[in-house]
Amino acid sequence: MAPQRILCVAEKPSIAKAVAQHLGGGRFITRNVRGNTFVKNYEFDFSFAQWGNCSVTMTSVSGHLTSLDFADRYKKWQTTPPGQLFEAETVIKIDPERKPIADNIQQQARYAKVLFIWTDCDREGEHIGSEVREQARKGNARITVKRARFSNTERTHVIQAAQNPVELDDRQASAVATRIELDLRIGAAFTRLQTLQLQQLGDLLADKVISYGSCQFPTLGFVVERYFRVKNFKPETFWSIKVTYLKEGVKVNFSWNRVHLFDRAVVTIVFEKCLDARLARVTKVQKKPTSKWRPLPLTTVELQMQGSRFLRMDSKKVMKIAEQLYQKGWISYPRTETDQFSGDFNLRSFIEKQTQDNNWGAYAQGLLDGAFRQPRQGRHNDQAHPPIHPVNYVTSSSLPDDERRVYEFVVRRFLACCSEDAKGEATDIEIEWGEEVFHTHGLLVLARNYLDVYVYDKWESSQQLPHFEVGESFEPTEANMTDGKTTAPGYLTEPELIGLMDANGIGTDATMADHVAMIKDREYVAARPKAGGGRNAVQEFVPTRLGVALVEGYDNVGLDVSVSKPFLRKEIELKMKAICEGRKTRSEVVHESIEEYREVFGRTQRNIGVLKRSVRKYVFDEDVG
DNA sequence: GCAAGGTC
Repeated sequence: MAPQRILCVAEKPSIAKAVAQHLGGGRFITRNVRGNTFVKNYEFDFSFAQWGNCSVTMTSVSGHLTSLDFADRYKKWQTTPPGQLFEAETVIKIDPERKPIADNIQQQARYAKVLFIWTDCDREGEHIGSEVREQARKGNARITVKRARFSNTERTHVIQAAQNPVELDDRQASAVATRIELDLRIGAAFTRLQTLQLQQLGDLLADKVISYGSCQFPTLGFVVERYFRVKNFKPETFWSIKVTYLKEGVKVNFSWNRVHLFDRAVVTIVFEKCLDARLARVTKVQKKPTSKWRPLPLTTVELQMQGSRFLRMDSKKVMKIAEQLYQKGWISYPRTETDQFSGDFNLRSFIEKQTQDNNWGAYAQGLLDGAFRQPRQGRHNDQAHPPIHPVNYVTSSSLPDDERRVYEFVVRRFLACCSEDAKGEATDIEIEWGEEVFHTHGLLVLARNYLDVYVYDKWESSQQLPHFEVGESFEPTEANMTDGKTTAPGYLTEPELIGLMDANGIGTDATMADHVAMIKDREYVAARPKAGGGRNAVQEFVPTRLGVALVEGYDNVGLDVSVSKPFLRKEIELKMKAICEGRKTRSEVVHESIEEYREVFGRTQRNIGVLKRSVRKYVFDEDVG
């Protein structure tokens, strides 16, 4: 009897290849797929515990296979009232460029006994798996469907997954289907409404698409909120007390524990009491070991934040370059939420590859010679990808400048993760003077450890403090009442924005940079180098007149929750979770959410004058009273 | 001409 055929399908070509290499034991045949240059079919034999010795075809899709759109009769903006899009018929389509991939799955399924799905083990992966199943069944209605549960492509882990197939999780797949439907209906309805209405106001907007999306609007909201905080900022004067004492030739500055007060008279009285007391007394001298922690394993969000901070690249660019480095095989998959390495991850083999570098090679060798420490574990794990790390060594000179800098960051970060924390000794001295307490702090860096390779962190010894004894008294050499003003916050920088999006669940690791790019594209915000930051300043975002008008307009339309706030998105996220846990069904959630948004939409439509007035005020400079 | 999420 001929061996059984098993069809394995991964989410992307790189996973298909990695799995094929492990299961095929290095022996497999590679075949091209007609019509697509990225997807390949790998053929090999493997002995499954469940199905015996099988001939396997391992292939992949390239992300989602299908997309959701409205039926053709709703395509015309002029003839479809936007509100109709909440219930308009939708169709699931396979885009022409994905057709060859879908056909390949159908054909391969025809003679296979089992479809074994190897998409990423996250919600989207579960949905992509259901799309693959759909195609496979078109080719073979009776095919058995299984799913591999794996969270990295280490050899033993992959084999373990191959021998322990599980079921596809339909709940997760329908949570994603729900998200897709809601995003389409809500996004399209609001986009058409506001575009058609606001274009009427004048030429400035006549050709513009004024889009709405559950991620792009909250992203814009963060930028506008900060803008108003800057704009409405009123500086306040404060007063403080500074004490200095010259001892053993060192001028020691003591700061007031109350930092500063906004009442001059009170500070004056306090200060006079101190002066009356004349002598200050040392109440605490504490020396204790301190450390600066090595960084966590690298996630996408962190790469984007640190990229804009240290490498002066915007998030979109960092991701593009990381993608190129990944395609060339220099770094691991760059879209990951995971900040913990699994126990069986072979860290040393990747450190080993870096020992040949002129700049950090010696450091890497030092790790192998005993300085190595198991990386800290963060709290995130997407169950699909390991933290970003270098997988192969490439010399700096053979990379274009931008790629070189991102690669260097990934390598240094990785080596830093595998290092010992920096160690130091902190000295804290407190004095009482009159009724007030003042303090000073000293730091002596004893062992730089990870700082030697992670050049982006700064931790320096302070000036050496002289010796103090508890109980000793002295007359301050100098004491002053100082004044100052509170300063306005700056405009939102790119790392701050990415951080806010991450904290509020706006977008995913793979899409955050796209949302930021989108609000720039739509001309809702403009990016510019932060003032005073010099030639290499970090980017900051200032909303355009249109951006301000949209947010302020919606804030005044009379909605319970403004569409520029992250809450509505968070709600969708919670409902998806409820579907995954079986507490709600897809149709319940779609129904609930559509009703809720229909209400928001109706109110916006009835009060569209408020939105228009806001746009006339900001964009057209009209006096709207 | 709309979204957000995968991916090349």
